[in-house]
Amino acid sequence: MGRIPCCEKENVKRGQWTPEEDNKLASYIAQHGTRNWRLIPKNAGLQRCGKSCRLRWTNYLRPDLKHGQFSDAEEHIIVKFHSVLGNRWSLIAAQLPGRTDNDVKNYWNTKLKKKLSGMGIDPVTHKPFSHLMAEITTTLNPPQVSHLAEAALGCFKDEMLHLLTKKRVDLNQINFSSPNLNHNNPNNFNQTVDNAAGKMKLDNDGNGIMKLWDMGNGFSYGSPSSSFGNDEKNEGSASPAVAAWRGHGGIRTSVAETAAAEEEERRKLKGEVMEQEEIGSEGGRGDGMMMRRRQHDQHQQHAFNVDNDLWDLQADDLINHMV
DNA sequence: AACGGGTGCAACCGCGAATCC
DNA sequence: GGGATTCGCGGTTGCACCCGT
Repeated sequence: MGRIPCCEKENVKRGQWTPEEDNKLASYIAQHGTRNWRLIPKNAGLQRCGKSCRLRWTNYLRPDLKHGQFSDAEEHIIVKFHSVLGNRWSLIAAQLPGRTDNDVKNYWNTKLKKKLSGMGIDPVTHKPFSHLMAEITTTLNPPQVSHLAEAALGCFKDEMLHLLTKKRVDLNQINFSSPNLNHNNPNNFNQTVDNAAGKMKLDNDGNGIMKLWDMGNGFSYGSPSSSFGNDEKNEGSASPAVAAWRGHGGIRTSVAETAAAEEEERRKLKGEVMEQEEIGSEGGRGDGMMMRRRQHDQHQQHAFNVDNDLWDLQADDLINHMV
């Protein structure tokens, strides 16, 4: 026996909502609240299923929602939290007042993923592609290494060329301050990738692992001139978290901190979020789920946050303590 | 002007888990 | 205790719009 559908498919309208439907739903919820989503469409005179109503309300009609462009600071928060939490969109959205998980997810999938790729950062692991290449060389044996690394680097190079030719990446916004890694000139970029490939080969010979962030090139997501860290134009509309973030100096402009300090910070951030989950679930229906989530995450967390601490958001910045 | 491909967003789907009865 | 119901989440899809040719 299959799962019971959330509603009868017949006599249920689907697709775009009309302004009339929006009005009906909004006015009904304003009067009666959101107690039983299954009954809401019936009582509100809507030919929609309850689930559709709930989505419409939570993702679009809720009065506290913010519509429009994400600010640079919001971008920063999304990337930072994604590096720690992965695709936990609801948790990430909880840190951004007025944004829904759907908003954040869409923004990530359509903009931020490409932006990170364009900066040479793997959006899944939040590590520079070069670092991933280095990991390949240390975990595989020749001749697998050279073939795989070349193939992967080729993909990266192709992607970059594609991005550059499509002009989807503004290289002027990316600050690679090392004279050896000047990407501000697109003509240099192939050379840079080739240089990286050359370094990979050196690494393969046992001369140490290249990391973009400890080559002394000042690489970081958040350098002042990068598109992520520069939020001056959003000064007026900063959320409390953003204000707090600004208050303690914002994003790191170099990567001078030791690996141990970074690890400690990352643990703090992750721990704080987990703590919020526990607080939020106290006495509620979500505690068992969160426990399981955590167990699941403990198995998966290394996929997101080993050596990826390029952002600097303090635990105090967490603004939603009831996730 | 017409067409085709790319992009972004709203909405849908399926699942797991909590709660209800 | 267990089946039915409800809710919330993350992944995916559909479609309107934009832009280049």
